[in-house]
Amino acid sequence: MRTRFAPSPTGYMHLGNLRTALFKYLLARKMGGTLVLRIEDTDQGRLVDDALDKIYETLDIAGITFDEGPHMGGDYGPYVQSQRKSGYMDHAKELIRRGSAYYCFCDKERLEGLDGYDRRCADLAHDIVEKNLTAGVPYVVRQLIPPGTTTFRDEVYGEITVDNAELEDQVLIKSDGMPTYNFANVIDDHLMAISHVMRGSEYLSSTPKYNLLYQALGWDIPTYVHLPLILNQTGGKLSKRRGDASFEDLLAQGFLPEAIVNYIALLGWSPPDNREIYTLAELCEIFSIEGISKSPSAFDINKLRWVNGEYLKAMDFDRFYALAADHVTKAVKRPGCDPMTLAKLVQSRISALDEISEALDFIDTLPEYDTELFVHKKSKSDADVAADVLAKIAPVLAAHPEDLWTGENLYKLMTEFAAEAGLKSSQVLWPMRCALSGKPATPGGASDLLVVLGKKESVRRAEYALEKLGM
RNA sequence: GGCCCGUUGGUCAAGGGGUUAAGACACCGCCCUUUCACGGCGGUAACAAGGGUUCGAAUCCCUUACGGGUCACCA
Repeated sequence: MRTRFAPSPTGYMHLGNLRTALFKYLLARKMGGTLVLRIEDTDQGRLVDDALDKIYETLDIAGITFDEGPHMGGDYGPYVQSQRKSGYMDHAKELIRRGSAYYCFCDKERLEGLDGYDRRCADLAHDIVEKNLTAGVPYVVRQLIPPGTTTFRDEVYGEITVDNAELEDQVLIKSDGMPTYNFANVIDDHLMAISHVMRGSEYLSSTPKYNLLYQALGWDIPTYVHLPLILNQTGGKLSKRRGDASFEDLLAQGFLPEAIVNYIALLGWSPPDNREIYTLAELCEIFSIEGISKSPSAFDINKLRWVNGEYLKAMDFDRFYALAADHVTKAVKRPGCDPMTLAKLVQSRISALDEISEALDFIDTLPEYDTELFVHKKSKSDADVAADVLAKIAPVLAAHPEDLWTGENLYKLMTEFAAEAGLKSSQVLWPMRCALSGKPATPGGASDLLVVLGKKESVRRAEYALEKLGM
């Protein structure tokens, strides 16, 4: 079994491409086959300078590895189509000999006025063709579509039959001598002994043309596996211009590559068991064509967040800290704040690294808040309780020795204080949290915040709250 | 517009003639707890519509609607 991923270096890799590459990788690994990387650079006008590097980088980060390709060689090279140019022309000539293709000398101006190609050059007399060729008249080579119908089998979509009248005499060799994508694909897939052609379902309608070429050349038709498209949340095609995130965007937002890969594996494919979290290695084990669905699926950033959060939570702290340290130190500048403590507080509460700065934003500067914040039904707290509690506890904290300013001690101090005052501990802890952070939700509880902010700042914030409360 | 493909909760989806139509995300509620989060438990919510076939249809067939793809010297 051999399959291939064949990107063209014309821009960044979007999630749809990445998922296609991933599925090929999974299928190859599952079947013990070979995955080939081939670069399709036949459109010389659209080449983007560092696109190739981006592709390599993306695949590498995603953990998708190849067995053959331009960067590592192999028995079927070269793996860059522009370096295989002469071969395509030879095959085109063979097709012409067999009556399955023909030279076309129509120029762009003539074609523009047409609604589809009118086959004017389909049966040009030999001497006219020869004369044009020797005179150097620019030409393309077109595939001659025979009458009848074409039926092919796709592993996902089943049997599909198309009337050949629907197909056009497509160009095989462009006037610059380069093959078109469709032609180069057929030739290279055959020459590279590709057994499984896996690609997006947008190619479903051009597949009959492929088969006609295989037949005309007397070659075996590969196994087709077409994949449903990935749509954005509004049901459209994924596109960067419309603000849809690319792989690199997601990485920049603090999503983990393995989480993204895990998530997109679940888009258009479902595992045999009911789990959601899989390592790449596990996916290689259980991947199968049967699990691929026919209908398109929408990319849901919410679910990605969840998957990513699962990875973040499951990660050991050292690794989390290595990833989070930068975000933490960027978010918090307050002297005396230990980044490691902050990272610990934050690990189980975020679903992506980019949430760190918001989670910790209250530390450097207390956000403006309304005394409504002190109202908390469940703990029977409100502004009055808060005023009472804070007024009493602020001096206690102020008197608490600096060297005993630990989470454990402070927690004890507050709960004991509550017990003595005949209050629920949450009636003390809730107002404290609010006063210290100005927010209803924070990483860590009141005692964690006291430690993070330090004695001086904590007391200052408690007093500020009292002011707000009119005390 | 022609052709091709698709349509199960808001989203991802299982299920392919007989099911109380799984599960996950999100949402809501309860419990736990030091608020939120985490964790646990529970809930709301779906077979696009209409015709067939059948004892029986989400599952098979047809029609319609809707969505997508494709009709390049782009890939």
